[in-house]
Amino acid sequence: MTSKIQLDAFDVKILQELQIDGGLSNQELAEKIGLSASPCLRRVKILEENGIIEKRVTLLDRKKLGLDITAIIQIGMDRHTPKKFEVFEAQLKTYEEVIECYLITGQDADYTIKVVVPDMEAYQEFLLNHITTIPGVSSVTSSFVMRRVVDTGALPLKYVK
Amino acid sequence: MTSKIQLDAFDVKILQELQIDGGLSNQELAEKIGLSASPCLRRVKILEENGIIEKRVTLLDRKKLGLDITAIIQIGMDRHTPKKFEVFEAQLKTYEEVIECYLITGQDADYTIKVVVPDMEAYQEFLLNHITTIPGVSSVTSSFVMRRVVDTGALPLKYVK
DNA sequence: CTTAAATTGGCATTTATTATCAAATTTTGT
DNA sequence: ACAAAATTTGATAATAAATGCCAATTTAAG
Repeated sequence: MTSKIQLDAFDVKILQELQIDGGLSNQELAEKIGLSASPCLRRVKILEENGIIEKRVTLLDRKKLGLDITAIIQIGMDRHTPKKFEVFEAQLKTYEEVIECYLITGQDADYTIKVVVPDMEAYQEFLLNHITTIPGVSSVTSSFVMRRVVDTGALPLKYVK
Repeated sequence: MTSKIQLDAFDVKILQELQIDGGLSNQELAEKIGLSASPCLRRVKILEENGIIEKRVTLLDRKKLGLDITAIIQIGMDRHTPKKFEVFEAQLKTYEEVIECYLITGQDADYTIKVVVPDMEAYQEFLLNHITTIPGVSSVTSSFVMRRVVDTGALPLKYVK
């Protein structure tokens, strides 16, 4: 990692727009930020090349897909050795139901994971047959999402200078 | 809400691909799923119209933008009245730093929120001047993300039939 | 204030998206 | 199991967008 990438007001505007709506065409984007199509596209390409734009994804409606349960699970490990963590993480990555997994600081838990399943039966199945069977897992505490108040992953670009 | 939307194997393939890479052109997508361009595009349009495809977003690199701190905060409320929750949620939605906020079931916390800021100074500032000043907030517990092991929001489509 | 470097906007070209429709496939009813 | 009806496909053509090029403008440097 070398020098910081310098962004001007146009770049930030581009990121702001694309972060909210990744489906914008280059022409629409250009109009929104106040540039013509060619320099706008050039900038987007550069932002992709230097990795500031990481990837584009499509968000789906969980309810309409019958995925009615979102759970947040706190997981504690019995021994804090690199090997234990490595095994745990490798195993977790193989589960499609796990849409997030963070190693965190803090009191009781070592990991917070977010799991999506269609119903409680599937949840129980997943917990008993997958999570609790990973060696090293010593505590598991489930919470369930009742309402998603905010769920944009949109970063606060006001801090970017 | 009426009948369940019926998806066939092509639809699920489309969702699977777009969920991983929302930047695919229609032609690339068509090739991947094994259809020609026109029916592929028609299917995508239908999936957008009926809301199964919710939106497209662009993910940015936090590190490269200087947003080095991701915090997960558990928040408890003093009174569990609809009004208190309403006020809290309305206030939270105004903070750019809050990229997620869930109302959850469970023991100590009522909300789990995810916050992104550049550094600890900004974090402290945010916590003291924004979170703790919202009326009704009675407990606040912070964890910090040390490693993002998994962070695709990709839903488990294996359950979709 | 002059010169050099970088960035823009318009245009031409290539490529992709989108509408149309006949052919093929699947579904339905008997 | 078969024929008719309804969908869905793939090819083509027309429209629109992305991309490369370059002269003109803007910005930065001396």
